[in-house]
Amino acid sequence: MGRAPCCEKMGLKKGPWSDDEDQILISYIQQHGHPNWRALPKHAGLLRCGKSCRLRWINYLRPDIKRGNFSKEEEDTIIELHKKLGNRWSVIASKLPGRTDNEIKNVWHTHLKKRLESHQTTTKKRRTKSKCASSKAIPLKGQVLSQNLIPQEVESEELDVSNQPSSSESSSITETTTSSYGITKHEDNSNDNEAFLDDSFWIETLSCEGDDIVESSSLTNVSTVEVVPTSPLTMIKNKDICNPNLGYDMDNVDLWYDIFTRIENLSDLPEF
DNA sequence: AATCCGCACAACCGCAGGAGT
DNA sequence: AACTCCTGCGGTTGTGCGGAT
Repeated sequence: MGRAPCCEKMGLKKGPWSDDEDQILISYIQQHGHPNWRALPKHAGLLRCGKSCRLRWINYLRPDIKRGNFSKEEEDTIIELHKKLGNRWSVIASKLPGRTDNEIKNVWHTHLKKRLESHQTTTKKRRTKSKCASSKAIPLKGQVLSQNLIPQEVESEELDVSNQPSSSESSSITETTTSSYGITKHEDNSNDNEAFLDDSFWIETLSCEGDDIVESSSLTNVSTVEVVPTSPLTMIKNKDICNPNLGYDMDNVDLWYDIFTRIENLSDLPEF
């Protein structure tokens, strides 16, 4: 399919954004939203391509972006989710309100991956060191090692997609973040189904693994993660999502969820 | 004090897929 | 059905900064 040319036109600026550009972008989006990223820079008077504007907004300028270091809980959550989902950063990001896929990806590559790798090597050393103790040293499926580190060897096999429906709160979390990219735009959450899936097998897998404090705390982190309202936008969103009067028929949701998951299980097993 | 090196993070690039015509 | 447009995603790169030498 024809791909839209991006940044090919001469005169489009690349590289780091200046404060002025940020301000222009912010004020434009606050006034007009971003119905069309491609046309946005032109209308806003920015010498950037739409893609660049979108990235800048989503990864940096959004009002509900949570800046700063990742907490221990967030890191654990990322590790756990990565173990189950692989490099699906956007899905992982949807579980961490205020965090972007780019940010999570960076954190993974700079911190967490190394943490896991270093742990793996130490584990392997231990395993080869004592043959007698090896059967005990090798972590069982789902068993959690010290220092909150999870062996990557069990990553793909453990992915259990034959899950049961999850609670409705999971989807709320997802929507909270995925739909938060726009100010005026209220997009349908096209990931709803996926979000259900992800949450459900997240919850189920963890509940199976839950004989460890760290694991269960990770579970708690995810399922009870609260969106800190950092902006009016976030507050509005939370209000919408959490409002019990919104009229969601949860039985119906579960029904449809069940149907979708069954279909998914039949035809679309994830590949890792 | 100067230089080097590694790390962290922002930004870019190319691809896939959905929506519209 | 075929095509274009647009968005979103994941991988990769570039750059600035801080610590080590």
